[in-house]
Amino acid sequence: MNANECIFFQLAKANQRAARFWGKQIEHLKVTPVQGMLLNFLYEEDRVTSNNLGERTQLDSATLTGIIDRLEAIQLVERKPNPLDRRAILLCLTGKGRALALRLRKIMEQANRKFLSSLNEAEEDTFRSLIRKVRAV
Amino acid sequence: MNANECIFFQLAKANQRAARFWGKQIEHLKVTPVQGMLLNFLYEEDRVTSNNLGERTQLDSATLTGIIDRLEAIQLVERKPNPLDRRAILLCLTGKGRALALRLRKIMEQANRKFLSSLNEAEEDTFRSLIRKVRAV
DNA sequence: GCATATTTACTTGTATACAATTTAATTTTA
DNA sequence: TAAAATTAAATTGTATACAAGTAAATATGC
Repeated sequence: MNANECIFFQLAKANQRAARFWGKQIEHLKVTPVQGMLLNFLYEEDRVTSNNLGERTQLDSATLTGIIDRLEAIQLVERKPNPLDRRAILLCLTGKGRALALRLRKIMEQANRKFLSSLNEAEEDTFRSLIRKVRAV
Repeated sequence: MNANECIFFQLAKANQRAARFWGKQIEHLKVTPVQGMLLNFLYEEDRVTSNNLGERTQLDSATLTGIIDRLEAIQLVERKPNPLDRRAILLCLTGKGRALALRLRKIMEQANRKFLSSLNEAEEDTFRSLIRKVRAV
């Protein structure tokens, strides 16, 4: 088996292309691909703990801390204290963050279509279904 | 569209699982997933320039420099001068590096099967073919 | 031949990823 | 209720990734 055919290599490179593509679609909004994705998750539900967001995005706490730091620095996200548990924090979108997240959601939908434009509808369904299957432990 | 259904997110997480899986299969050999993949490429052809290896592995020169530095530090790879062009280097597996690469190739084959064991043969073919399609610009 | 352009690898700075540890706060248990 | 265990988030150190820029060597055009 050639390294080139290795599924780990293929998935790494498919993801490389996907991340670059998504990044290009949103670079004018001055956020990175991961930041853009995370803002989308926060748009669906914010005022959540770092743990909660980490589970939903499957980012570990070290990675998440850094991403939130940077989003906080550009005033898209705020860390607020949780009055019920002083260990925990509440991650909140700022007004600016929420407005940006809304734009990101619209771009995301188009970007998904464009990125998969070489697949027909049936192929896209199959692809998504196979990815789900492979992702499930 | 939920962030969860976004193809960029799905591919990032599929790759995350793949890299972790591959990493577990080779961690006893004390190389990282990327290092293990790169050694496989060098096994197929070494005495090549950084450019050549970068094209084959689709790693940019900054990333590659770091990876080679670390593989050189543990004596799996050597940088040799190219007598025909003093700008260029020749990346070579050491004896130890070649022996390790051979073990990696065997593990790679099993690991591919295990990782895709939830797919039947037809599904695997389809999956590989769709990834190729999506990777092709 | 020599000035200019190009090429090769490397460097720098920033952003994910992740294992392992740390700190502070809360919960459990004896 | 005080000690021990657990939990939440952050920190540290290492390893990819990538854009932008640098230095040295080679190639090109005149």
